[in-house]
Amino acid sequence: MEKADIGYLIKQISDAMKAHGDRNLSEYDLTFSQMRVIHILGHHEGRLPQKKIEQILDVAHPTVVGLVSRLEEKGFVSTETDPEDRRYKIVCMTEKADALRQTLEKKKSQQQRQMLAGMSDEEKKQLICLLEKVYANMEERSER
Amino acid sequence: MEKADIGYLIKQISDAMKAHGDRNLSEYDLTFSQMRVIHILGHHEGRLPQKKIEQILDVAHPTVVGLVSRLEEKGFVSTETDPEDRRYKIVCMTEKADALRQTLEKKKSQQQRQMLAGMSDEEKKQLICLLEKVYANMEERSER
DNA sequence: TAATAATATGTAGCACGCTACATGTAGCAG
DNA sequence: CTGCTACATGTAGCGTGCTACATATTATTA
Repeated sequence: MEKADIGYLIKQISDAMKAHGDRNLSEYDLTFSQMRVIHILGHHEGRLPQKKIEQILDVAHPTVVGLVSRLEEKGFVSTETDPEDRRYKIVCMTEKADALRQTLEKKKSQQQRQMLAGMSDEEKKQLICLLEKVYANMEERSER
Repeated sequence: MEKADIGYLIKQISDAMKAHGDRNLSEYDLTFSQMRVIHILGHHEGRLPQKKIEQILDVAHPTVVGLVSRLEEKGFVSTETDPEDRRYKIVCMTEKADALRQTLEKKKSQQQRQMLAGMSDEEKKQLICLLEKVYANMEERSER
């Protein structure tokens, strides 16, 4: 084993989380990232312009194009053009996605629980605090 | 901003790290992941069977096939068949890669330093410890 | 109003993860 | 030796991230 490198450690956790999530969601024909879109929509009355999703996910816009297309193909989402400003594409949760909301929330908190198993509340707080510092440090010289 | 979700936080740090690394290494025609292969080779006398790289990186074997192919195309690495066991493909650092070793190490520690800026040694230790716990928790039910 | 700039989305093409399947080599049982 | 198993590697194809470029719509400005 190489010496503990925080960067690779974080990457490995991130990869494992995605794998874990994908496996966990495969029975619903969803992926970890697609689930996140559904989750966000669920917290915004089920509709958001694609641009807003992009900002909340903090990913580049072509990534969102792909996520939304796949969700739409599978019927989890429908889209319409904003009549007020025809540049905006409004993404709307369908019944099919709405019906899964509770299940997905449960899966999500379940994964969170497993990830943090065996930690005191104090440690969890510490971890979040430290990760936020790291995130702030990474963002500094990035300015997308 | 949504409530702090450790999972997404980790993912965002991981993505930012990759982006940061890729940008930082683009002048050498290398990526974050490719650099990691060079780094590992550098710590093993410059030659390792592909299988070993796969285990150290902890990724699936087709991922390594891709990384090594691209490194070979760019001349950072050469490959030969192990005469003892013709199943093994030995990956060897070239002069070109060896010449970059010090520079890459510097870049690496520089990124590490930026990521952990403003933290006490105590906090760094805490962070590593907590992340290792999380990693162990994720690995539990995975068993690749 | 006509030209320009800004904004949201789309497309092309790449890197790098993955799974599933295919191939080549080695080792072992009969 | 033959056939089976194990193991390392390769290929195909997909999801999700990215950049760079293209298009459509709106806003601004000359």
